[in-house]
Amino acid sequence: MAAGRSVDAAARLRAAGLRSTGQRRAVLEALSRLGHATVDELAAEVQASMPEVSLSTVYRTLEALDAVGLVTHTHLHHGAPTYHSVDDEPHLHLVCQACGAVASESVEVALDLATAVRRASGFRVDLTHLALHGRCASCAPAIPDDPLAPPLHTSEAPAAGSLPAPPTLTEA
Amino acid sequence: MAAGRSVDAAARLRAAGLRSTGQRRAVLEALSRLGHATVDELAAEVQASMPEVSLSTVYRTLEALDAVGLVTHTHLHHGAPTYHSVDDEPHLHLVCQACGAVASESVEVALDLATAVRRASGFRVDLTHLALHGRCASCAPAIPDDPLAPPLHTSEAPAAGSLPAPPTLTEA
DNA sequence: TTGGCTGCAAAAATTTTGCAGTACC
DNA sequence: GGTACTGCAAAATTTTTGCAGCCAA
Repeated sequence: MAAGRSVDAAARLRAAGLRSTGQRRAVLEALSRLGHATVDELAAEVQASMPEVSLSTVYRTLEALDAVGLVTHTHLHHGAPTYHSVDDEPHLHLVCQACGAVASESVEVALDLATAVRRASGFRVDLTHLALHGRCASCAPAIPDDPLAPPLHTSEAPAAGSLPAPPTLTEA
Repeated sequence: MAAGRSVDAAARLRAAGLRSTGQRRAVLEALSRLGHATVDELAAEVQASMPEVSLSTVYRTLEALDAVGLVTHTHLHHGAPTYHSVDDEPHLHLVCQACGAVASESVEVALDLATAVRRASGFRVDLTHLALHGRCASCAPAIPDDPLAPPLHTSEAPAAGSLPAPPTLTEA
């Protein structure tokens, strides 16, 4: 499923003075199999076939792979960053703030934005894994489509007392 | 400084069955004074004048204010979400992955993107506090401006050994 | 060989919760 | 007066580190 535009991981690692180890390859494969995943998910996937791989190794591996550019990460949900395989088709994420669903969208839709920002301030946007927050079609109430419209969650405030934590589905 | 388009916080809270307390007002004021801040920064700012306000209160307050739409949050850096006052001029953030600097940009530059996404999938983007990651002008090396170009941090991999954690300036 | 990498376990940092008292409506 | 909110302290999580042995190159 994920054999997009392969990159020679080993070579890239070596070029940076790092090494290509079994664990690193395992993490890379797990990620490309999963498409995108959090540290936990990734650790679980790797440990399915290599139980001794420790969580700290996954953390350190991801950090290294990220530094070398073999993976990227975005912040889809609160605390935990979500990692992506560079080997994967570049895409951006649409994160629904209401139901938590994560959908993908072609990066092309944001090409103009990148250009505009570049022109306006010289900043170069990394679109490969941009995350857009908002409301998915099914959660969007019949409100005008003004993207600047204040908080989308205004009228359905919590009943009272404990504030309901928004559901947290993470499947794409 | 930050008396943009005011919102009646008390009213909005009450409308949701919540209450307007001194602590909540303090958090709101601190946030509007700071523009945007993490939980820690906010707690510090609040505690400067109200030392007894506990960190857990800040967490719970932010959660409540967010649910009611009086504040929003984005994920500028790794773990900690950054909160924003709705009272503030809407803007998006340009986060440099190299030096960590955070700059602001007018939301207008992304209006078309919102429309395109809306059209493509029915998803309504909340642009008010979008975060774009990439390279600021001073950190962008002389590379072609292809926003799809693989990882921007490819050739300057860590010397070896411990991977240098990117600096973490958070001033806008 | 050499020095980067890994596993294990402990330490640190970050968030969340339980409760009894307090304050807002 | 009823009930949401707060502070404090403890509990639960999530990440980071120290080290001795292991393994790519």
